[in-house]
Amino acid sequence: MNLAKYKEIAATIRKRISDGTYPAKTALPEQIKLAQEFKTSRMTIQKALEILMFEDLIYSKQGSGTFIKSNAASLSQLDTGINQYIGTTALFKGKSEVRSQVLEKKLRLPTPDESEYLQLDEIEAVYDIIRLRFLDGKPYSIEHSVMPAKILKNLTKEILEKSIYYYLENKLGLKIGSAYRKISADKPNDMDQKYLKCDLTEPVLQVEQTVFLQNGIPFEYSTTRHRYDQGSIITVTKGNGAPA
Amino acid sequence: MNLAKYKEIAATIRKRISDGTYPAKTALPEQIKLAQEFKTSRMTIQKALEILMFEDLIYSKQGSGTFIKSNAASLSQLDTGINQYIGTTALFKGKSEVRSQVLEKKLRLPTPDESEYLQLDEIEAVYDIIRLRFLDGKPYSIEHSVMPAKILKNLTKEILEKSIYYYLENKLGLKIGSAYRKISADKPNDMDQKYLKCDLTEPVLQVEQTVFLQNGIPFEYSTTRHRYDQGSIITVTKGNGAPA
DNA sequence: GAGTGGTCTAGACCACGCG
DNA sequence: GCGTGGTCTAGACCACTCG
Repeated sequence: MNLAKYKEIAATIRKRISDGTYPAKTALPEQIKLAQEFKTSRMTIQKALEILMFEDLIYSKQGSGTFIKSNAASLSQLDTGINQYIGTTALFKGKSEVRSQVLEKKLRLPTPDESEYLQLDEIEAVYDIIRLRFLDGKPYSIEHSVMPAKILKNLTKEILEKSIYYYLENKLGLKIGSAYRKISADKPNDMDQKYLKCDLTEPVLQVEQTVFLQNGIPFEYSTTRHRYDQGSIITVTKGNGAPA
Repeated sequence: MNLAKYKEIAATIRKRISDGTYPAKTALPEQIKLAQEFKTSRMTIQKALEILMFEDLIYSKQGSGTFIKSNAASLSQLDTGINQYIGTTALFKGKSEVRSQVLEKKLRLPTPDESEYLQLDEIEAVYDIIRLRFLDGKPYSIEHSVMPAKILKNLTKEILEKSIYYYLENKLGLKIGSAYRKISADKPNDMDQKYLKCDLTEPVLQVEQTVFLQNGIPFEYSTTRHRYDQGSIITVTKGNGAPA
Protein backbone atom coordinates (compact mmCIF):
# COMPACT_ATOMS: atom_id res chain seq x y z
CA MET A 1 0.00 0.00 0.00
CA ASN A 2 2.01 2.88 -1.29
CA LEU A 3 -0.90 5.23 -1.76
CA ALA A 4 -2.36 7.36 0.98
CA LYS A 5 -5.62 6.08 2.37
CA TYR A 6 -7.62 9.06 1.25
CA LYS A 7 -6.39 8.63 -2.30
CA GLU A 8 -7.39 4.99 -2.31
CA ILE A 9 -10.82 5.87 -1.02
CA ALA A 10 -11.17 8.50 -3.72
CA ALA A 11 -10.20 5.92 -6.33
CA THR A 12 -12.77 3.46 -4.99
CA ILE A 13 -15.54 6.02 -5.04
CA ARG A 14 -14.48 7.21 -8.48
CA LYS A 15 -14.80 3.67 -9.72
CA ARG A 16 -18.25 3.31 -8.21
CA ILE A 17 -19.31 6.45 -10.01
CA SER A 18 -18.01 5.35 -13.35
CA ASP A 19 -19.49 1.85 -13.15
CA GLY A 20 -22.85 3.11 -12.00
CA THR A 21 -22.81 1.79 -8.45
CA TYR A 22 -23.43 5.41 -7.52
CA PRO A 23 -25.67 6.70 -10.31
CA ALA A 24 -25.53 10.25 -11.62
CA LYS A 25 -27.77 12.84 -9.98
CA THR A 26 -28.13 10.82 -6.78
CA ALA A 27 -26.66 11.52 -3.39
CA LEU A 28 -23.57 9.79 -2.13
CA PRO A 29 -23.80 8.00 1.22
CA GLU A 30 -23.28 10.44 4.07
CA GLN A 31 -19.75 11.10 5.22
CA ILE A 32 -20.32 9.23 8.48
CA LYS A 33 -21.48 6.12 6.64
CA LEU A 34 -18.49 6.28 4.34
CA ALA A 35 -16.20 6.70 7.33
CA GLN A 36 -17.68 3.58 8.85
CA GLU A 37 -17.42 1.58 5.64
CA PHE A 38 -13.79 2.49 5.07
CA LYS A 39 -12.99 2.26 8.79
CA THR A 40 -11.56 5.72 8.96
CA SER A 41 -12.36 9.19 10.28
CA ARG A 42 -14.62 11.73 8.70
CA MET A 43 -11.72 14.09 7.94
CA THR A 44 -10.10 11.43 5.80
CA ILE A 45 -13.35 10.88 3.91
CA GLN A 46 -13.52 14.62 3.35
CA LYS A 47 -10.04 14.66 1.87
CA ALA A 48 -11.11 11.90 -0.50
CA LEU A 49 -14.26 13.75 -1.52
CA GLU A 50 -12.25 16.90 -2.02
CA ILE A 51 -10.30 15.17 -4.76
CA LEU A 52 -13.47 14.17 -6.55
CA MET A 53 -14.83 17.68 -6.25
CA PHE A 54 -11.68 18.96 -7.80
CA GLU A 55 -12.19 16.50 -10.64
CA ASP A 56 -15.68 17.87 -11.04
CA LEU A 57 -17.35 14.51 -10.41
CA ILE A 58 -19.33 15.53 -7.34
CA TYR A 59 -20.44 18.63 -5.49
CA SER A 60 -21.78 19.08 -2.02
CA LYS A 61 -24.35 21.35 -0.46
CA GLN A 62 -24.07 22.04 3.20
CA GLY A 63 -27.10 20.85 5.07
CA SER A 64 -28.22 18.69 2.22
CA GLY A 65 -25.73 16.15 0.94
CA THR A 66 -23.06 15.27 -1.57
CA PHE A 67 -24.27 14.65 -5.10
CA ILE A 68 -22.95 13.08 -8.23
CA LYS A 69 -22.87 15.38 -11.21
CA SER A 70 -24.86 14.37 -14.21
CA ASN A 71 -21.82 14.43 -16.46
CA ALA A 72 -19.73 12.54 -13.94
CA ALA A 73 -19.68 9.14 -15.60
CA SER A 74 -18.25 10.48 -18.83
CA LEU A 75 -15.70 12.68 -17.08
CA SER A 76 -14.43 9.82 -14.97
CA GLN A 77 -13.44 8.01 -18.13
CA LEU A 78 -10.93 10.71 -19.00
CA ASP A 79 -7.75 9.14 -17.74
CA THR A 80 -5.51 12.15 -18.03
CA GLY A 81 -5.63 15.06 -15.70
CA ILE A 82 -7.44 18.17 -16.74
CA ASN A 83 -4.28 19.87 -17.85
CA GLN A 84 -2.58 19.55 -21.15
CA TYR A 85 0.35 21.36 -22.53
CA ILE A 86 0.64 22.20 -26.12
CA GLY A 87 4.01 20.51 -26.03
CA THR A 88 2.98 19.23 -29.38
CA THR A 89 4.89 16.00 -29.33
CA ALA A 90 2.99 14.63 -26.38
CA LEU A 91 -0.43 15.49 -27.70
CA PHE A 92 -0.12 13.52 -30.90
CA LYS A 93 1.78 10.69 -29.32
CA GLY A 94 0.95 7.36 -30.82
CA LYS A 95 -1.47 8.78 -33.32
CA SER A 96 0.72 10.25 -35.97
CA GLU A 97 4.31 10.98 -36.71
CA VAL A 98 5.51 14.35 -35.54
CA ARG A 99 8.76 15.82 -36.72
CA SER A 100 10.45 19.18 -36.17
CA GLN A 101 12.74 21.11 -38.44
CA VAL A 102 14.89 23.73 -36.77
CA LEU A 103 14.78 26.89 -38.88
CA GLU A 104 16.81 28.97 -36.49
CA LYS A 105 18.72 28.54 -33.26
CA LYS A 106 20.81 31.33 -31.88
CA LEU A 107 21.90 32.92 -28.66
CA ARG A 108 21.17 36.58 -28.19
CA LEU A 109 20.21 39.13 -25.55
CA PRO A 110 16.56 39.55 -24.65
CA THR A 111 14.39 42.44 -25.77
CA PRO A 112 12.86 44.56 -22.99
CA ASP A 113 9.55 42.68 -23.36
CA GLU A 114 11.24 39.32 -23.19
CA SER A 115 13.29 40.17 -20.15
CA GLU A 116 10.07 41.14 -18.43
CA TYR A 117 8.14 38.02 -19.45
CA LEU A 118 11.05 35.75 -18.58
CA GLN A 119 12.13 37.67 -15.48
CA LEU A 120 15.66 38.09 -16.79
CA ASP A 121 18.33 40.73 -16.43
CA GLU A 122 19.14 42.43 -19.68
CA ILE A 123 22.57 40.80 -19.66
CA GLU A 124 21.29 37.22 -19.48
CA ALA A 125 21.29 35.48 -22.83
CA VAL A 126 18.32 33.70 -24.34
CA TYR A 127 17.94 31.04 -26.97
CA ASP A 128 15.96 32.21 -29.94
CA ILE A 129 14.53 29.21 -31.69
CA ILE A 130 12.22 28.82 -34.64
CA ARG A 131 10.91 25.39 -35.43
CA LEU A 132 8.65 24.13 -38.15
CA ARG A 133 6.46 21.22 -37.10
CA PHE A 134 5.35 18.43 -39.37
CA LEU A 135 2.50 16.02 -38.79
CA ASP A 136 2.76 12.97 -41.01
CA GLY A 137 5.09 14.87 -43.29
CA LYS A 138 2.89 17.95 -43.70
CA PRO A 139 3.77 21.30 -42.06
CA TYR A 140 1.16 22.40 -39.58
CA SER A 141 2.76 24.96 -37.30
CA ILE A 142 5.63 27.35 -36.77
CA GLU A 143 6.86 27.80 -33.24
CA HIS A 144 9.00 30.71 -32.18
CA SER A 145 10.44 30.16 -28.69
CA VAL A 146 12.59 32.30 -26.47
CA MET A 147 14.13 30.53 -23.50
CA PRO A 148 16.67 31.58 -20.88
CA ALA A 149 20.06 30.04 -21.59
CA LYS A 150 20.77 29.67 -17.88
CA ILE A 151 17.93 27.15 -17.61
CA LEU A 152 18.25 25.33 -20.92
CA LYS A 153 21.95 24.62 -20.78
CA ASN A 154 23.57 23.00 -23.78
CA LEU A 155 20.54 22.92 -25.96
CA THR A 156 21.41 20.82 -28.97
CA LYS A 157 19.82 20.43 -32.35
CA GLU A 158 18.90 16.86 -31.46
CA ILE A 159 16.89 17.99 -28.47
CA LEU A 160 15.10 20.60 -30.51
CA GLU A 161 14.12 18.07 -33.11
CA LYS A 162 12.50 15.96 -30.45
CA SER A 163 10.81 17.52 -27.44
CA ILE A 164 12.06 20.28 -25.22
CA TYR A 165 9.53 19.31 -22.59
CA TYR A 166 10.83 15.78 -22.43
CA TYR A 167 14.38 17.07 -22.04
CA LEU A 168 13.36 19.41 -19.23
CA GLU A 169 11.48 16.87 -17.20
CA ASN A 170 13.55 13.76 -17.76
CA LYS A 171 17.08 15.04 -18.24
CA LEU A 172 17.24 18.26 -16.28
CA GLY A 173 14.81 17.06 -13.62
CA LEU A 174 12.78 20.23 -13.79
CA LYS A 175 9.04 20.16 -13.39
CA ILE A 176 6.63 22.19 -15.43
CA GLY A 177 4.18 24.22 -13.44
CA SER A 178 1.62 26.49 -15.01
CA ALA A 179 1.15 28.30 -18.27
CA TYR A 180 -0.38 31.54 -19.37
CA ARG A 181 -1.76 31.63 -22.88
CA LYS A 182 -3.33 34.05 -25.26
CA ILE A 183 -5.11 32.55 -28.23
CA SER A 184 -6.09 34.52 -31.27
CA ALA A 185 -6.69 34.29 -35.01
CA ASP A 186 -4.60 36.17 -37.52
CA LYS A 187 -3.99 36.74 -41.18
CA PRO A 188 -1.06 34.76 -42.54
CA ASN A 189 2.26 36.59 -42.54
CA ASP A 190 5.21 35.99 -44.86
CA MET A 191 6.57 33.03 -42.94
CA ASP A 192 3.14 31.43 -42.69
CA GLN A 193 2.74 31.73 -46.42
CA LYS A 194 6.19 30.34 -47.09
CA TYR A 195 6.35 27.49 -44.60
CA LEU A 196 2.74 26.61 -43.82
CA LYS A 197 1.73 27.10 -47.45
CA CYS A 198 -1.07 29.44 -46.45
CA ASP A 199 -2.61 31.55 -49.17
CA LEU A 200 -3.99 34.96 -48.29
CA THR A 201 -7.43 33.62 -47.33
CA GLU A 202 -6.07 30.89 -45.08
CA PRO A 203 -5.77 32.16 -41.52
CA VAL A 204 -3.62 30.94 -38.67
CA LEU A 205 -4.43 30.16 -35.06
CA GLN A 206 -1.87 31.85 -32.87
CA VAL A 207 -0.99 30.76 -29.36
CA GLU A 208 1.24 33.10 -27.40
CA GLN A 209 2.31 31.59 -24.12
CA THR A 210 4.56 31.92 -21.13
CA VAL A 211 5.31 28.64 -19.41
CA PHE A 212 6.53 28.44 -15.84
CA LEU A 213 8.37 25.78 -13.88
CA GLN A 214 6.89 24.44 -10.70
CA ASN A 215 8.80 27.00 -8.68
CA GLY A 216 7.25 29.81 -10.69
CA ILE A 217 10.32 30.65 -12.76
CA PRO A 218 9.40 31.24 -16.40
CA PHE A 219 11.36 29.14 -18.86
CA GLU A 220 9.65 29.77 -22.17
CA TYR A 221 7.97 32.59 -23.98
CA SER A 222 6.71 31.39 -27.31
CA THR A 223 4.41 32.19 -30.17
CA THR A 224 3.07 29.31 -32.19
CA ARG A 225 1.11 29.72 -35.38
CA HIS A 226 -0.99 26.81 -36.62
CA ARG A 227 -2.64 26.36 -39.97
CA TYR A 228 -6.35 27.01 -39.37
CA ASP A 229 -7.29 23.54 -40.65
CA GLN A 230 -4.69 21.73 -38.56
CA GLY A 231 -5.86 21.68 -35.05
CA SER A 232 -7.65 23.53 -32.34
CA ILE A 233 -7.16 24.22 -28.67
CA ILE A 234 -9.34 22.45 -26.16
CA THR A 235 -9.77 23.81 -22.67
CA VAL A 236 -11.77 22.67 -19.69
CA THR A 237 -12.63 25.36 -17.19
CA LYS A 238 -13.73 24.45 -13.73
CA GLY A 239 -16.21 26.64 -11.98
CA ASN A 240 -15.24 28.21 -8.71
CA GLY A 241 -17.45 26.56 -6.14
CA ALA A 242 -16.90 29.58 -3.95
CA PRO A 243 -19.87 31.70 -3.00
CA ALA A 244 -20.16 35.25 -4.25
CA MET B 1 -16.12 36.92 11.73
CA ASN B 2 -18.09 35.43 8.90
CA LEU B 3 -15.15 33.79 7.16
CA ALA B 4 -13.71 30.48 8.20
CA LYS B 5 -10.47 30.72 10.09
CA TYR B 6 -8.44 28.92 7.47
CA LYS B 7 -9.66 31.33 4.80
CA GLU B 8 -8.69 34.31 6.90
CA ILE B 9 -5.26 32.86 7.46
CA ALA B 10 -4.90 32.26 3.74
CA ALA B 11 -5.86 35.88 3.08
CA THR B 12 -3.30 37.10 5.61
CA ILE B 13 -0.52 35.04 4.10
CA ARG B 14 -1.57 36.04 0.59
CA LYS B 15 -1.26 39.65 1.62
CA ARG B 16 2.19 39.07 3.09
CA ILE B 17 3.26 37.54 -0.19
CA SER B 18 1.96 40.39 -2.30
CA ASP B 19 3.45 43.11 -0.11
CA GLY B 20 6.82 41.42 0.12
CA THR B 21 6.76 40.45 3.79
CA TYR B 22 7.38 36.95 2.48
CA PRO B 23 9.62 37.51 -0.55
CA ALA B 24 9.50 35.35 -3.65
CA LYS B 25 11.75 32.29 -3.79
CA THR B 26 12.08 32.10 -0.02
CA ALA B 27 10.60 29.57 2.34
CA LEU B 28 7.50 30.26 4.35
CA PRO B 29 7.72 29.81 8.12
CA GLU B 30 7.18 26.18 9.07
CA GLN B 31 3.65 24.99 9.61
CA ILE B 32 4.21 24.64 13.35
CA LYS B 33 5.38 28.24 13.64
CA LEU B 34 2.38 29.45 11.66
CA ALA B 35 0.09 27.38 13.86
CA GLN B 36 1.58 29.08 16.91
CA GLU B 37 1.32 32.54 15.42
CA PHE B 38 -2.32 32.13 14.42
CA LYS B 39 -3.12 30.19 17.59
CA THR B 40 -4.55 27.26 15.72
CA SER B 41 -3.75 23.68 14.82
CA ARG B 42 -1.48 22.48 12.08
CA MET B 43 -4.37 20.99 10.09
CA THR B 44 -5.98 24.39 9.86
CA ILE B 45 -2.74 25.90 8.63
CA GLN B 46 -2.56 23.19 6.04
CA LYS B 47 -6.03 24.00 4.78
CA ALA B 48 -4.97 27.62 4.43
CA LEU B 49 -1.80 26.68 2.55
CA GLU B 50 -3.81 24.40 0.32
CA ILE B 51 -5.75 27.39 -0.95
CA LEU B 52 -2.57 29.23 -1.82
CA MET B 53 -1.20 26.18 -3.58
CA PHE B 54 -4.35 26.02 -5.62
CA GLU B 55 -3.83 29.66 -6.51
CA ASP B 56 -0.33 28.80 -7.61
CA LEU B 57 1.31 31.17 -5.16
CA ILE B 58 3.29 28.58 -3.22
CA TYR B 59 4.40 24.98 -3.47
CA SER B 60 5.73 22.61 -0.90
CA LYS B 61 8.30 19.86 -0.92
CA GLN B 62 8.00 17.18 1.68
CA GLY B 63 11.01 17.08 3.92
CA SER B 64 12.16 20.48 2.80
CA GLY B 65 9.66 23.30 3.21
CA THR B 66 7.00 25.47 1.65
CA PHE B 67 8.22 28.00 -0.87
CA ILE B 68 6.90 31.09 -2.53
CA LYS B 69 6.84 30.92 -6.29
CA SER B 70 8.86 33.47 -8.14
CA ASN B 71 5.82 34.71 -10.02
CA ALA B 72 3.72 34.82 -6.87
CA ALA B 73 3.67 38.55 -6.26
CA SER B 74 2.25 39.35 -9.66
CA LEU B 75 -0.30 36.54 -9.52
CA SER B 76 -1.58 37.63 -6.14
CA GLN B 77 -2.60 40.95 -7.64
CA LEU B 78 -5.14 39.25 -9.88
CA ASP B 79 -8.24 39.67 -7.85
CA THR B 80 -10.49 37.50 -9.91
CA GLY B 81 -10.44 33.77 -9.64
CA ILE B 82 -8.59 31.79 -12.22
CA ASN B 83 -11.75 31.06 -14.10
CA GLN B 84 -13.42 33.30 -16.56
CA TYR B 85 -16.38 32.67 -18.72
CA ILE B 86 -16.70 34.19 -22.09
CA GLY B 87 -20.06 35.45 -20.97
CA THR B 88 -19.01 38.50 -22.85
CA THR B 89 -20.91 41.06 -20.85
CA ALA B 90 -19.00 40.34 -17.67
CA LEU B 91 -15.60 40.48 -19.30
CA PHE B 92 -15.91 43.97 -20.63
CA LYS B 93 -17.78 45.28 -17.65
CA GLY B 94 -16.98 48.85 -16.86
CA LYS B 95 -14.57 49.22 -19.72
CA SER B 96 -16.77 49.64 -22.71
CA GLU B 97 -20.38 49.51 -23.72
CA VAL B 98 -21.59 46.09 -24.80
CA ARG B 99 -24.85 45.62 -26.60
CA SER B 100 -26.56 42.60 -28.16
CA GLN B 101 -28.85 42.43 -31.13
CA VAL B 102 -31.01 39.31 -31.35
CA LEU B 103 -30.93 38.07 -34.94
CA GLU B 104 -32.92 34.96 -34.26
CA LYS B 105 -34.82 33.37 -31.39
CA LYS B 106 -36.95 30.30 -31.95
CA LEU B 107 -37.99 27.08 -30.30
CA ARG B 108 -37.26 23.86 -32.14
CA LEU B 109 -36.29 20.26 -31.58
CA PRO B 110 -32.61 19.39 -31.12
CA THR B 111 -30.48 17.78 -33.77
CA PRO B 112 -28.94 14.42 -32.83
CA ASP B 113 -25.62 16.13 -32.04
CA GLU B 114 -27.29 18.72 -29.88
CA SER B 115 -29.34 16.19 -27.93
CA GLU B 116 -26.09 14.39 -27.16
CA TYR B 117 -24.17 17.51 -26.12
CA LEU B 118 -27.07 18.80 -24.05
CA GLN B 119 -28.14 15.40 -22.70
CA LEU B 120 -31.68 15.82 -23.99
CA ASP B 121 -34.34 13.50 -25.27
CA GLU B 122 -35.21 14.11 -28.89
CA ILE B 123 -38.63 15.39 -27.85
CA GLU B 124 -37.32 18.15 -25.57
CA ALA B 125 -37.34 21.56 -27.20
CA VAL B 126 -34.38 23.88 -27.37
CA TYR B 127 -34.03 27.59 -27.87
CA ASP B 128 -32.06 28.45 -30.96
CA ILE B 129 -30.63 31.91 -30.57
CA ILE B 130 -28.34 34.00 -32.71
CA ARG B 131 -27.02 37.21 -31.28
CA LEU B 132 -24.78 39.84 -32.74
CA ARG B 133 -22.58 41.55 -30.17
CA PHE B 134 -21.48 45.14 -30.32
CA LEU B 135 -18.63 46.73 -28.44
CA ASP B 136 -18.89 50.50 -28.38
CA GLY B 137 -21.25 50.33 -31.31
CA LYS B 138 -19.05 48.14 -33.51
CA PRO B 139 -19.93 44.48 -34.20
CA TYR B 140 -17.31 42.11 -32.90
CA SER B 141 -18.88 38.66 -32.61
CA ILE B 142 -21.76 36.44 -33.59
CA GLU B 143 -22.96 33.97 -31.03
CA HIS B 144 -25.12 31.01 -31.92
CA SER B 145 -26.52 29.35 -28.78
CA VAL B 146 -28.65 26.28 -28.27
CA MET B 147 -30.18 25.92 -24.82
CA PRO B 148 -32.72 23.50 -23.34
CA ALA B 149 -36.10 25.15 -22.94
CA LYS B 150 -36.78 23.24 -19.76
CA ILE B 151 -33.93 25.09 -18.04
CA LEU B 152 -34.27 28.53 -19.59
CA LYS B 153 -37.98 29.01 -19.05
CA ASN B 154 -39.61 32.12 -20.46
CA LEU B 155 -36.57 33.48 -22.14
CA THR B 156 -37.44 36.97 -23.28
CA LYS B 157 -35.86 39.29 -25.76
CA GLU B 158 -34.93 41.62 -22.91
CA ILE B 159 -32.90 38.93 -21.22
CA LEU B 160 -31.15 38.06 -24.44
CA GLU B 161 -30.16 41.64 -25.00
CA LYS B 162 -28.52 41.74 -21.61
CA SER B 163 -26.82 38.69 -20.17
CA ILE B 164 -28.08 35.13 -20.05
CA TYR B 165 -25.54 34.35 -17.37
CA TYR B 166 -26.81 37.07 -15.13
CA TYR B 167 -30.37 35.80 -15.57
CA LEU B 168 -29.35 32.25 -14.74
CA GLU B 169 -27.45 33.06 -11.58
CA ASN B 170 -29.51 35.89 -10.17
CA LYS B 171 -33.04 35.16 -11.29
CA LEU B 172 -33.21 31.40 -11.66
CA GLY B 173 -30.77 30.75 -8.82
CA LEU B 174 -28.74 28.32 -10.90
CA LYS B 175 -25.01 28.15 -10.55
CA ILE B 176 -22.61 27.77 -13.40
CA GLY B 177 -20.15 24.96 -13.05
CA SER B 178 -17.62 24.09 -15.71
CA ALA B 179 -17.17 24.59 -19.41
CA TYR B 180 -15.63 22.65 -22.23
CA ARG B 181 -14.28 24.69 -25.11
CA LYS B 182 -12.75 24.18 -28.49
CA ILE B 183 -10.98 27.17 -29.99
CA SER B 184 -10.02 27.42 -33.62
CA ALA B 185 -9.45 29.84 -36.47
CA ASP B 186 -11.56 29.85 -39.59
CA LYS B 187 -12.20 31.61 -42.85
CA PRO B 188 -15.16 34.00 -42.72
CA ASN B 189 -18.48 32.52 -43.79
CA ASP B 190 -21.43 34.40 -45.27
CA MET B 191 -22.76 35.59 -41.93
CA ASP B 192 -19.33 36.75 -40.79
CA GLN B 193 -18.96 38.76 -43.96
CA LYS B 194 -22.41 40.24 -43.63
CA TYR B 195 -22.53 41.03 -39.93
CA LEU B 196 -18.92 41.28 -38.81
CA LYS B 197 -17.93 43.06 -42.02
CA CYS B 198 -15.13 40.61 -42.65
CA ASP B 199 -13.62 40.57 -46.09
CA LEU B 200 -12.23 37.31 -47.45
CA THR B 201 -8.80 37.81 -45.92
CA GLU B 202 -10.13 38.64 -42.47
CA PRO B 203 -10.42 35.47 -40.39
CA VAL B 204 -12.55 34.72 -37.36
CA LEU B 205 -11.70 33.19 -34.01
CA GLN B 206 -14.26 30.51 -33.26
CA VAL B 207 -15.10 29.26 -29.78
CA GLU B 208 -17.32 26.22 -29.59
CA GLN B 209 -18.37 25.46 -26.05
CA THR B 210 -20.59 23.39 -23.85
CA VAL B 211 -21.32 24.99 -20.50
CA PHE B 212 -22.52 23.00 -17.50
CA LEU B 213 -24.34 23.96 -14.34
CA GLN B 214 -22.84 23.14 -11.00
CA ASN B 215 -24.78 19.88 -10.89
CA GLY B 216 -23.24 18.81 -14.18
CA ILE B 217 -26.31 19.38 -16.34
CA PRO B 218 -25.41 21.10 -19.61
CA PHE B 219 -27.36 24.25 -20.32
CA GLU B 220 -25.69 25.74 -23.34
CA TYR B 221 -24.02 24.57 -26.49
CA SER B 222 -22.78 27.52 -28.45
CA THR B 223 -20.51 28.61 -31.23
CA THR B 224 -19.16 32.13 -31.14
CA ARG B 225 -17.23 33.71 -33.95
CA HIS B 226 -15.15 36.79 -33.21
CA ARG B 227 -13.52 39.17 -35.62
CA TYR B 228 -9.81 38.30 -35.58
CA ASP B 229 -8.89 41.83 -34.53
CA GLN B 230 -11.47 42.05 -31.74
CA GLY B 231 -10.27 39.96 -28.91
CA SER B 232 -8.46 36.86 -27.91
CA ILE B 233 -8.90 34.11 -25.38
CA ILE B 234 -6.70 34.04 -22.33
CA THR B 235 -6.23 30.86 -20.35
CA VAL B 236 -4.24 29.98 -17.30
CA THR B 237 -3.36 26.34 -16.92
CA LYS B 238 -2.25 25.02 -13.60
CA GLY B 239 0.27 22.24 -13.54
CA ASN B 240 -0.69 19.01 -11.92
CA GLY B 241 1.49 18.79 -8.85
CA ALA B 242 0.97 15.06 -8.90
CA PRO B 243 3.98 12.81 -9.39
CA ALA B 244 4.31 10.77 -12.55
C1' DG C 1 -35.78 19.82 14.97
C1' DA C 2 -33.23 16.39 12.62
C1' DG C 3 -29.74 15.50 9.61
C1' DT C 4 -26.39 16.90 6.57
C1' DG C 5 -21.80 18.91 5.39
C1' DG C 6 -18.16 22.58 7.17
C1' DT C 7 -14.76 23.64 10.39
C1' DC C 8 -11.56 22.86 14.01
C1' DT C 9 -8.67 20.65 17.68
C1' DA C 10 -4.49 18.49 19.83
C1' DG C 11 -2.32 15.36 19.39
C1' DA C 12 0.29 11.04 16.68
C1' DC C 13 3.22 8.64 13.40
C1' DC C 14 5.14 8.40 8.67
C1' DA C 15 7.89 9.82 4.39
C1' DC C 16 11.09 12.55 2.46
C1' DG C 17 15.27 15.80 1.78
C1' DC C 18 19.40 17.15 3.23
C1' DG C 19 23.73 17.60 5.25
C1' DG D 1 19.55 12.00 12.35
C1' DC D 2 16.97 15.93 12.25
C1' DG D 3 13.57 18.86 10.55
C1' DT D 4 10.30 19.39 7.29
C1' DG D 5 5.67 18.51 5.26
C1' DG D 6 2.04 14.46 4.62
C1' DT D 7 -1.38 11.74 6.67
C1' DC D 8 -4.56 10.32 10.09
C1' DT D 9 -7.46 10.06 14.35
C1' DA D 10 -11.67 10.60 17.33
C1' DG D 11 -13.83 13.41 18.72
C1' DA D 12 -16.42 18.44 19.01
C1' DC D 13 -19.32 22.29 17.69
C1' DC D 14 -21.25 25.25 13.95
C1' DA D 15 -24.04 26.34 9.63
C1' DC D 16 -27.12 25.15 6.52
C1' DT D 17 -31.31 22.79 4.29
C1' DC D 18 -35.52 20.73 4.52
C1' DG D 19 -39.77 18.84 5.85
